Amino acid sequence: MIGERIKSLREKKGYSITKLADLAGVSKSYLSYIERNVQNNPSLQVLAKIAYHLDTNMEYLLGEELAPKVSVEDVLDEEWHSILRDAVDEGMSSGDFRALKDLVRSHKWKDEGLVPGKKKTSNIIILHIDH
Amino acid sequence: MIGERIKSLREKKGYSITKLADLAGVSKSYLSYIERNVQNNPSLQVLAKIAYHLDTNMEYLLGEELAPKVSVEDVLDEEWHSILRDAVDEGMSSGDFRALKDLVRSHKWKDEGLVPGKKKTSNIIILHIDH
DNA sequence: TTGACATGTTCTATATAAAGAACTACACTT
DNA sequence: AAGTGTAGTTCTTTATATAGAACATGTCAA
Repeated sequence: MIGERIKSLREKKGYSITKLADLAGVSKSYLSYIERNVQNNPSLQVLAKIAYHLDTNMEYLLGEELAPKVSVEDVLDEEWHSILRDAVDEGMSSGDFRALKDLVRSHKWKDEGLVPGKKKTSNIIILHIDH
Repeated sequence: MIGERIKSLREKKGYSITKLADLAGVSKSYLSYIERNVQNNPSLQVLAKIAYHLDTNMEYLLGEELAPKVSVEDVLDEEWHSILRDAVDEGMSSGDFRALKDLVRSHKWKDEGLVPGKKKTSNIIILHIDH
């Protein structure tokens, strides 16, 4: 059910109900109701705001209940989303990232056979950056 | 917008507003409002019922407004998304990216005062990468 | 202990989603 | 034309989603 998913993600991020409610701009009482499925018919806008601040999307929150899902978001796991958002916040431009990405590719990152969903730690060693 | 998608699918199926409203169990007045975006914040249950009787799913109806208002897309523009998707396809791990990102930050990227939405090209020069 | 601060809950009030008319306009009949 | 039917819209009301308290409970420091 949707309530459990929200609660689980919220706790995983270390947010209290109050914190998430403030971030998402919904009342904490309502969020409490939703998590316990006391009220299980939120509007799109409410659900979207909650999903955003949990670094996820509505499809995930809805689960299989209502929406068969085949979206690009499925490819980009949640960690990517949150990392990328941080990077943007920190002022990284798309050009910067593209340059780094191309570089990575040129060094045959793919050789290691990364499978979707599998995570690995970095093996980058950068000797110098100048700008 | 969601209204246009519903209307388009409805007409493609040859349904009148009244017909679809009856099938889906919502009032035709409300359906009319939704199609014209007079009211654009329906509940999950209403949207699910409409989607079902249009042989589609909520995802499609939501389209790129998967997260209306404060969506990921507002912060991470389209270019970011496509770049990131490419990177993942190419086998770049989140750990790799995180390392690059931290590096960028340590080099005071932010100093240049990037404002949200503004784009700039890369000024990275990487002398060497080893792995 | 005390009290100040978090946590999540349950009240009650209000805003708004949604229903159920009545209404307009158009197309066919006869 | 006058009637009949069906389309979609705009009224007005009702239901309920959501907000904003007040409330309870726990924790931790002074």
